[in-house]
Amino acid sequence: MNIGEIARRAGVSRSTVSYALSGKRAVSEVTRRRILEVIDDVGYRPNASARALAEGRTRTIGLVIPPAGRRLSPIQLGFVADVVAAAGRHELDVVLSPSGGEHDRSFERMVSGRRVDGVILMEVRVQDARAARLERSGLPFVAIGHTAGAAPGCWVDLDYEGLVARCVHHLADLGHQAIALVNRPQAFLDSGYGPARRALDGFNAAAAARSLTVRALCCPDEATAGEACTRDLLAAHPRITGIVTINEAALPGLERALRRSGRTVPRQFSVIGVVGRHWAEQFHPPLTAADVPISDLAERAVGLLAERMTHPGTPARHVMLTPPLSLRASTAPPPRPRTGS
Amino acid sequence: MNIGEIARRAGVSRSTVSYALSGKRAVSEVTRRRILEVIDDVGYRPNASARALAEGRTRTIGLVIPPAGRRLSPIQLGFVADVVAAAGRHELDVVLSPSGGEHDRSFERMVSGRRVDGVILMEVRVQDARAARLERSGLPFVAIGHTAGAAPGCWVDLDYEGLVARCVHHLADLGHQAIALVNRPQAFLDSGYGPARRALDGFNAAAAARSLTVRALCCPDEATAGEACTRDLLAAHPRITGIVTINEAALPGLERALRRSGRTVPRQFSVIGVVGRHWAEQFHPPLTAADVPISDLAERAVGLLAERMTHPGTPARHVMLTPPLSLRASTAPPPRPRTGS
DNA sequence: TTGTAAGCGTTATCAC
DNA sequence: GTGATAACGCTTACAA
Repeated sequence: MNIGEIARRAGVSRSTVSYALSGKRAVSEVTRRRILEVIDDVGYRPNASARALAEGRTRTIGLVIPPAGRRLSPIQLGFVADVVAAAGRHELDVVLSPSGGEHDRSFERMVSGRRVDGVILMEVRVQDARAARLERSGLPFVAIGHTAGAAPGCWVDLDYEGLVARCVHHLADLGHQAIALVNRPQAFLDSGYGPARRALDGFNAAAAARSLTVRALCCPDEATAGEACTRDLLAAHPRITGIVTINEAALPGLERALRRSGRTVPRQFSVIGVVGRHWAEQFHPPLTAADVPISDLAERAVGLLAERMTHPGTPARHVMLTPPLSLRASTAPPPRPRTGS
Repeated sequence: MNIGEIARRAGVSRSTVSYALSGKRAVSEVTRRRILEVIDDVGYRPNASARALAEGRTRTIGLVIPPAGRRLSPIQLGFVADVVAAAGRHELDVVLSPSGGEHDRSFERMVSGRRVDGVILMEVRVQDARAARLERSGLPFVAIGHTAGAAPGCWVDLDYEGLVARCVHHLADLGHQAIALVNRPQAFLDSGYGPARRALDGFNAAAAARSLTVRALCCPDEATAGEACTRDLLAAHPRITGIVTINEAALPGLERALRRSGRTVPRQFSVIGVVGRHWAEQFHPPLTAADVPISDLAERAVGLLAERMTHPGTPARHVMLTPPLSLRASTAPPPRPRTGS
C-alpha cells in the first residue's frame, strides 16, 4: 500500500494525499476527509525510507552505547530505556550502536550512511575518537558527560565534582574526620572517564578545605569487589568513619563488608554517595545520596539534540545537572566525635 | 557525496560503482581498484535510505522492549545489549520500540512504515496484541518466550518448567521435604506471563512427584519485597528448609531475610533457582542455579530472525534452551534429615 | 566488461 | 484548491 494507491482510491493526486497528511498546503475539508477515510480504511503509513530519501532526514537518532563486552551498568541500561522514551515523545526513533573503539562498523554505518539525523554519545572520554568523527561529519550530536578540554559540542552532565564535594561537606559537618572515597574502576580513571575524574577532584578539594584525613580508592563495578575493597580499607585504616561513593554496583558488597567488620550504619559508620535512586533505596539502611536523575539526563539530552537537529546553526549548549542530596538513613555523627566524649 | 560523484571521479558509470561495491556483477580488476580508491579517498558510504528504498529492505531489525514505565529488569536490559551485538554480527542495525499496550506510536511507525525488516518481541503474553499485529503485517518476527496457545510464529525460550522441576528434584534428592517457590510478581502470573506460569507448573508437578510439602508465592521484583516475602514465609511455615526462585531481583532481600531469621545457607537452609549468572554469583554464598543464558538467547533470536528474513517461506521454528544447573554453594541437605538425627 | 535507464515511494516545485 | 512532474540516491534489468 503506497501513496499512489491511496490517491487512486480517493480520486485525487498523490501530492494532495501528501499535503493532506502533512498539512503543508491547504486542502479542502471534503477531500481531506475522504483521503483520511481511505487511509484509515487500509491502514496506510508513508514508507519511512522513501520519506527519508525525499526529505533528507530520517526522523531517527543514534544512541551510541558502550559495547556489550564491557558489561553495561544498570544505570547505563536504564538510561537507554529513558532515551528511547524521550525520543518517542519527539516522534523520533532510536537506533543503537555499540561502539567504543576507533572505527566501529555499526557506528560508521550510522554516520556515513546517514542513517540518523543526530547522535547521543554515552560515556565520552577525553580525546574521544567518536566525537571527533561526528564533528567531522557535521552530524549534530550531544555527549553524555563532558571532557576537560575545550569541548566544542553539546553535552549534558552531572556535576560529580560538586556533588561529591557536597557529600564530603555533609560528613564533615557531622563531625567525621577520616573518610574514604570509593570510586569507579581504576581503568576508568586512567582513561580519563569524566565522572571518575571529577569525583576524585571534588573529593580531594572538599576534604582539603575541611582538613580531613582521606583515602581515595578505585573499585571494580562489582558487589564482590566492593566487599573486598571495603574490607581491605577498613583493615588498613581503622580510624575511617565514613565512605562516599559513586560506585553503585559496589554498594551491596560495601554493605556486607561493613556488617562483617561489626560496624553498624549509621551509628558507627556513615555512607553517602552519588548513585541511582533505586540503589540508594536498596541499601541497608537506605542511603543518603544525590540520586542521579537518569531520566532527566535522557530527557535533556534528547531535547538538546532535537533542538540542534532543527536549528543546526545555534551555538552549542551545555546542561549541568545538580540533583539535591536526599537525606535518608545512612549518615550520622561518628562514634567518637571530635570534642567531648 | 553520492554514488554519482564517485562515478564521475572514477570515470565510470554509477552502476559500475554500485556493482563494484556489491560484487553482483563482474568488474575488471583495474576499474574496481580505481573505484575503491576514490571511495576510500572521500570516505563514501551508500545512503541508507536510498538503498533501502531501492532494495526494498532496510537492513534493520526492530526490538520491542517493555515500556520505560515498568522498569526493565537488569536481565532484560542485558538482553538488549546482547541483541544489538548479535545483530551487528549480521550487519543489521537495531531500532528500539518501547511498547506494551495496544497501538503504540513507535511500534506502528516500525511496522506500517516498514522501517525494519523484522522484529524481535520481548515479553510476549498470551493473546499478545503486538504479535497479532505483526502476523497481520507479514513482517517476520521472533518472540522471546512463547505462549501456551498454538503459537504460529517463531520463538526462543527458556524451559522454565523443566528447569524449576530440576531445582525441585535437586532439593528433594538432598532430603528436603518442605520447600517454597518464590515466583515473579502476581500481576505477571495473572496476565499469563510465560516464565511465571511455567515455573509454577514445573514446581507443582515436580513437588507432587516427590510428595513434598510446598508453598508457592509471588513476589514483586524488588530486594525489599524479597525480604518481606521471605520473612513472612519463614514465619508462617517454619518447617520449610529450601527455596527455589526465578526472581533474581528479590535475591538480595531473600538473603537478608534468611540471615535475620538466623538461618545460615546452606547448612540450615538451601536456596536454588533460575537466574542470571551475575545474580547467582552475587548471592552469598554463591547460588546454585540454572544460569539464564541471555546472550545465547539473544544470539539465537537474531539468528532465527535473520534466517526468516532471507527465507520467508520456511516454516516457523522454535528454540527451547535448557541450560545446565551450576552447582555452587547454596544447597545442602536440610538440618534435620528425613531419617536419623 | 561496461553504460543506459527504469524503478523504489515520498516530498516539493511548478503550473493551472 | 489541485494535478503534473522533477528531484532524492540507490539497485538492477536490459542493452551494447
